[in-house]
Amino acid sequence: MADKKSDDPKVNIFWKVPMFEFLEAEELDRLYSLCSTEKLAKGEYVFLECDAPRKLYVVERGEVKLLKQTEDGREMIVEMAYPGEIFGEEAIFDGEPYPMTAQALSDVELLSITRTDFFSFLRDNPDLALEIITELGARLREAQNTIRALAMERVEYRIARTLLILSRKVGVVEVDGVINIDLVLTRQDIADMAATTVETTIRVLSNFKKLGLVETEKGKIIIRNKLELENMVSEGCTTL
Amino acid sequence: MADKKSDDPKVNIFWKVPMFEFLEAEELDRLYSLCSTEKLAKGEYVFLECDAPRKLYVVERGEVKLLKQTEDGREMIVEMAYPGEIFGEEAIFDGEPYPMTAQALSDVELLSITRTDFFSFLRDNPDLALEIITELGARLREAQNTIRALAMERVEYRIARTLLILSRKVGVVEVDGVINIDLVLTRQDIADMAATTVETTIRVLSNFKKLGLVETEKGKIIIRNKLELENMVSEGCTTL
DNA sequence: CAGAAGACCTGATCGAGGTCATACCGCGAA
DNA sequence: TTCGCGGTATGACCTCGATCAGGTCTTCTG
Repeated sequence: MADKKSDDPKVNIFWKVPMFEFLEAEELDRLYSLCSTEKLAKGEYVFLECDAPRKLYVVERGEVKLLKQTEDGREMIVEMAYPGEIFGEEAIFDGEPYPMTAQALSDVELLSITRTDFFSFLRDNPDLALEIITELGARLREAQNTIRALAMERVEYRIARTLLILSRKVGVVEVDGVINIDLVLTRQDIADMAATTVETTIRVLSNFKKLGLVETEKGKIIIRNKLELENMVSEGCTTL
Repeated sequence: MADKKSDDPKVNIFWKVPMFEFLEAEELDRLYSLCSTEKLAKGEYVFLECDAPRKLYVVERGEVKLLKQTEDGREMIVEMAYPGEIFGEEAIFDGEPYPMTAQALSDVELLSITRTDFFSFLRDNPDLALEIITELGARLREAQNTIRALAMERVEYRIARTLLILSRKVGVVEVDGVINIDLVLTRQDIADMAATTVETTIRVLSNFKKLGLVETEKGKIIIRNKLELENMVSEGCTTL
């Protein structure tokens, strides 16, 4: 694959996007030329729910949380986006307003591409379209798993599931098999992901700690016993 | 559009599939030639959760419910598919096992196409791929709305939302503005869609009846005051 | 027609988890 | 060094909706 490497080092972020993996260097270059770079500080908003669809984003550095809110201020994190992941695609693909708010969880660098540019690129790269269909199928599947979890599983299960999703996405496996979630998350963030409250999250997490399933250290969470957590969730046939 | 009409009357079902709307007659014919027809009686299963992905389905007649189950037998209807709608696409598009079970809610006729046939057709019709991306974006959006509803809204809201989704999908508007949900659904079905129990559904529905929002007649539900129901749900910016 | 099975309905009870109040700790700013 | 603030922690209480335990009404079948 080294032969595909672009001259421009900034294009390299695209390598981490599974969706773009198979594109040739010249295609990546062209795609990159259509993009602009955006830097946001922690807490800033990329877009708000109901905004008109403008751009598709790729996370280059940092983390972005995608959330929905109620009038009374409660929020729920629908998804998290990490380097190499895209977000804002629902709005770009179907042309309706963004279905949720995107907020920088840390200082972030983003690549963005407009709807029209992306679609014209897509027309020239039909294989990319198939790739996107696969990706969207996978996201739909995960969303449906979330629906099932919310509808039928108890909080501990949902929190266990949240931890496992985090470990899969940003987990660093240490020598002794434990998984380090390399990200400073508050209990509130985890609560918002698992659709519960801080208090409950704290209680469940300290319970998990007592059972030796997890550990916390300086705000970071360490998963000690992934297998046991997985037993709790057992998402139908999928491995999660 | 009449010029596109195929000689084969059976192809006509494809007209009702938004995704296929813009295909030319010869393309529709070719697509139809790749399909086989399946008839199932009420209650039969099209596929089960965890089955290997075989086919993509289009509903020709009848209704299909897509559900997820727990070990203890409770089920949750993730989606309903009506004539002109496709289902089973997550598995076909990403190649993983079906994420849920599909069961005929009435006697049904289905058109089915294998994964390989569909993908080869897709390669020859790149515009269809864009269409599918749009559709998947919309589904993802709806799934996320469901997630929000489950995470943050009370049962009445979820039931109201369920009624509105049904009215949008299978509702027949009568002269006096009331909407007839032209489908025999049990309270259990509605409960499974709103992720609650029969008892609660019954209580909420009789409450809605008292408030003059809905009416029931021979198992069918009539929506008397759509506006008031919509006020309850107010799904962010979307019209639902 | 009797009887059974399934859908619909209602009241009583219970429990998971949300809410509220309070307290502690670490840290940066004044 | 003290103040304030944000995150963490824990106990007391309460509410929503699930669960259980009865009904009735309708439809289907022998």
